[in-house]
Amino acid sequence: MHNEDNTRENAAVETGRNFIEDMIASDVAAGKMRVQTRFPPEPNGYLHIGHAKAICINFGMAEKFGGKCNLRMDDTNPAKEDIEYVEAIKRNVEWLGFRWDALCFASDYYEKHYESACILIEKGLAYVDDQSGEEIRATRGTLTAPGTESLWRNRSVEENRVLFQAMRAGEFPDGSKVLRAKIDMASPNINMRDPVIYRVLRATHYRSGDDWCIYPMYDFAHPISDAIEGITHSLCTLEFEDHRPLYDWAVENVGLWPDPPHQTEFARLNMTRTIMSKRYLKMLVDNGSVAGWDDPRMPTLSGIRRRGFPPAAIRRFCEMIGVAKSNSVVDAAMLEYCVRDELGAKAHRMMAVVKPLKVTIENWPEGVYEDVVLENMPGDEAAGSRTMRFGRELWIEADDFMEDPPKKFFRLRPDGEVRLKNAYIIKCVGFDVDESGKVIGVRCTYDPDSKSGAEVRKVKGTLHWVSAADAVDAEIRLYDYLLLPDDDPETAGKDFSERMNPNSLEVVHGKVEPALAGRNEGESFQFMRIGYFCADPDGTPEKPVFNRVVGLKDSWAKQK
RNA sequence: UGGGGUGUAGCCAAGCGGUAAGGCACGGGACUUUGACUCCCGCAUUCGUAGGUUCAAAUCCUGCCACCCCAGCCA
Repeated sequence: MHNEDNTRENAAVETGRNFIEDMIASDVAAGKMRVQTRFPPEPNGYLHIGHAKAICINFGMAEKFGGKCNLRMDDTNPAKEDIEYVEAIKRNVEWLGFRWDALCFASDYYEKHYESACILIEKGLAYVDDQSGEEIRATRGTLTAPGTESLWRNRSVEENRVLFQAMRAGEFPDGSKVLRAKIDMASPNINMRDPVIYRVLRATHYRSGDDWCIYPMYDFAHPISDAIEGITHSLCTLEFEDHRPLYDWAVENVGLWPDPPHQTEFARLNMTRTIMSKRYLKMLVDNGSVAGWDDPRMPTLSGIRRRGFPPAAIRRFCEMIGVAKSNSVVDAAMLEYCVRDELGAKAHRMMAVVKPLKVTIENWPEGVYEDVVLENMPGDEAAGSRTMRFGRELWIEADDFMEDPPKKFFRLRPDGEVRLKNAYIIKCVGFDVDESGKVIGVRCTYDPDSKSGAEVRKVKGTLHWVSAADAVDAEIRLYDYLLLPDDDPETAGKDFSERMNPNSLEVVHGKVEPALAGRNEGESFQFMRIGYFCADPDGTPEKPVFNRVVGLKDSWAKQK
């Protein structure tokens, strides 16, 4: 019996792996003494949930193998980068719960990049090209036709040395010269057709200022930076697969590192109804479609955090989706599951009414109140409790009353009974409508013997409620996805800009129990049966604001 | 039409020659003072496709098909 259980458990542990973990494990088994990874974003925008996958993989692998992981800013393009993004990235990584061993900047390696390029020149493996950008493009060839060699390809080492120094010294205008790796203009891999590795660019870098007027390209800076940091496993996304031969070429030919890094690629994260492109996200911010990078609708880590997704849920999600090489689109329901699961165990249960409907208890005297105890976590006394006054006038959810309900409606109906959570069973004895026929109030009586905890008859439905005397007005923001459903025949396959969901935000004015007033930003609660909500920093103690994190499963809603 | 990748259920994803893990979603049931949670049960005779090798193929071989990435002085 015990043996069997153990065997099954061990088997489960064995299968919890992915190909990258297997690879590192076998590297370690083969004698590699060190595991060093890095997460290398360019600080040109905010990180999103897709980056969380890369963060979890890079930091996670280091953690699993007792190795180290650096946070490196891949800042080799001064035109796009900013310190604002650096700070946001640091906050996001910390928020996810990871600690970097070193905070690095590609810009700190500029001198070493330069020296590495000089080595290539001395070896006759790099040359200064005088062609214009257009000429370079035109002579690169096409997918099917080889490129043609530049007239400047066979300059002498001396000439290249002098010219490259002059480039650095600022003797040439932007775009007039580049340094190219001398590889093979006929290579079937376009990345190997003498790629540009340095360009002249006069832009003030957010860190190095105007120290440099030449900047290394990603294809050169990245492998060299990895090698400088002693990275053992350079884990990146699939689109860099074609660049790997160049990566290896650079490290090998500069030749300074006996134990060079190796690149391994995995599929980037895509998710249904979600935009996963810095370019589009930046567009949404710039054109005012959202309030900013941290708008709770945004899939950015800052947005997700503000929405109320707990970092542990993101980490769990990244575990759950696995690591592989096939392009895939993960169902956002999986993320929501992780969020619900995490919050279900941690978020206090609170009463709030999103769309209020007045209930009057006709056999309860006016001006009389009774304290009702509400547990923070039913079944867990240690989590504490608070009270709210039960009185003659209460608010319930407008959707919880139906004048003429279908068969399986368990909530309030004319002549029907329900329990008010933690309070009494009430019976509907009438309701009032306005001129348009809309229900504006429900009249009930309560059963004095049915106080919560009492052994009386069971009723099918239990409603959440807020007493009119204690209710605090709150602004409640109900968020939906930024994009229309993927299977919408109207917009399927279209560009993001044509798939924007016009109803991604609904603001309603609800009533919440007093314990919810003045809550701290970031705290999440379960509003009974409605969903999880997070206190937003926009709120005040008098008028709190809550963002819906995710809804609860609702089998009744599904029936309808 | 060049090169590099990938195809296992509605969606992720294990599997690496011995007879299709797991999760999400979905359906059914139990429980319930949240129609939540939890707990049971069900959910691929078949692995893009057509052949071949083998006692045995998702796994090996061959052909074909589909999808993704690459022609920035972006990363």
